[in-house]
Amino acid sequence: MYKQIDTYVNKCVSLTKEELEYFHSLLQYKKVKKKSFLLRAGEKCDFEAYIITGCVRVYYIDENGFEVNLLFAVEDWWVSDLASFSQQQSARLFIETLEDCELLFIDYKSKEALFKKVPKFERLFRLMIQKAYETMVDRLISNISKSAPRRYQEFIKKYPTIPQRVPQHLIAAYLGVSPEFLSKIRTRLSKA
Amino acid sequence: MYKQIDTYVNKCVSLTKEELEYFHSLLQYKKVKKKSFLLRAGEKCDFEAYIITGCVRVYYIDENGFEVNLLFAVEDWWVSDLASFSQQQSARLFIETLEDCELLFIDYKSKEALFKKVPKFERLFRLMIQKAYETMVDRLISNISKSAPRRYQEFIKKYPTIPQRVPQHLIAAYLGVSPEFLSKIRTRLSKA
DNA sequence: CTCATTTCTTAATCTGGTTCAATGCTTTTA
DNA sequence: TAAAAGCATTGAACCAGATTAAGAAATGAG
Repeated sequence: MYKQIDTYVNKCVSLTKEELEYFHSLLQYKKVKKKSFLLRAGEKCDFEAYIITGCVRVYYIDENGFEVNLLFAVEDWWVSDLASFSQQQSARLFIETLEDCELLFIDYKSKEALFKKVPKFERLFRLMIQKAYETMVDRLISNISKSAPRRYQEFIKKYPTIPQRVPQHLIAAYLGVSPEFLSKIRTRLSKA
Repeated sequence: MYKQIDTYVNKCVSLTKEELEYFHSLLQYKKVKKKSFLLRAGEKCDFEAYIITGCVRVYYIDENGFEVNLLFAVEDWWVSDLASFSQQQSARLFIETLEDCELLFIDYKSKEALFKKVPKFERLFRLMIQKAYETMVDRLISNISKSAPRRYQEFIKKYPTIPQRVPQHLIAAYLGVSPEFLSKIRTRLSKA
């Protein structure tokens, strides 16, 4: 059950058996059915969740009622509304399972306790968020300076497994185009 | 000279006099003239720089040769190409002063030494990047789901001092619109 | 197996924003 | 203090992508 997350953690920091066991003791295991919400905007987000199996999307509903997908997360990723989690304020994001999932949750208090007891985890989470930040920068650049067909091609190159697991209109809502246009892009590309 | 950065640091973590002095010993003070490059794409970025006074822009040149501004940084901000800095690889970003600046630099080795000797700084930098991440998420959402006039209005609301310090076409390249269109937006808004 | 729902496609029309080109206005620089 | 360079504005033509509408295909629940 913890084998996968241990491998993940081990890539960044090296831990003793005791530290690892303490870490495990703070995690809560849950199975969650497809199409469930881990979080809705307005609630307080008191978790970061590590995905053992399954697929999840994190999205935002804009002022016109459109969904914007921020992230498709699969095995070995973390999901949360970090702004809500870390400042203990109400969430702006929705987190919804797209498949049946197995997850490990850690709550705010436990995370702080973990940092206090094993400061190496502070480093782990710093590196995690640093990577997320860089991904976000790439995506902003991509959105500002590349055409939709380009963005789609880069998406399937970067996340080749996602299109098989996630409906196309959700990918459109990730790329920031209408589902109709994504459909056009695909037929265009398949002809060329 | 260190008063400002100490105030900054103190907002997140509390340090003893010795820790603070050690921190200072790792910083390098520099004055830099307007229109200088702190970093060019292709170089290795071996610094994070804290701005005491002045204004800096961080930008990217896309495949069509267009500049995309990622950040205008002023007093009390940090700038770096984090991907380059933390993975010691060559930079994709340019960092250019827009005004004469006073800066404090820290290099990679010093930062790692600092983390080792005073782990509290790991927390500080985690919180810093977490904030930068959230800002980036906001900007992506904004870019995907809001019109250019909207984005401009939010920009001047969020950074009211920037338009007085930075030429308009650079703001256009931050918002992701052409300078001509930003000009049109402005005349439209001033009439309404 | 069947009806309902969700998903995907195609086509016509419309619009926000780009591109190109011309003009006047400020800053630099020599 | 002039000449040059950079900056902002305006208008016309154009295009990427949105919107609307309708039907086809796939998936799922009873």
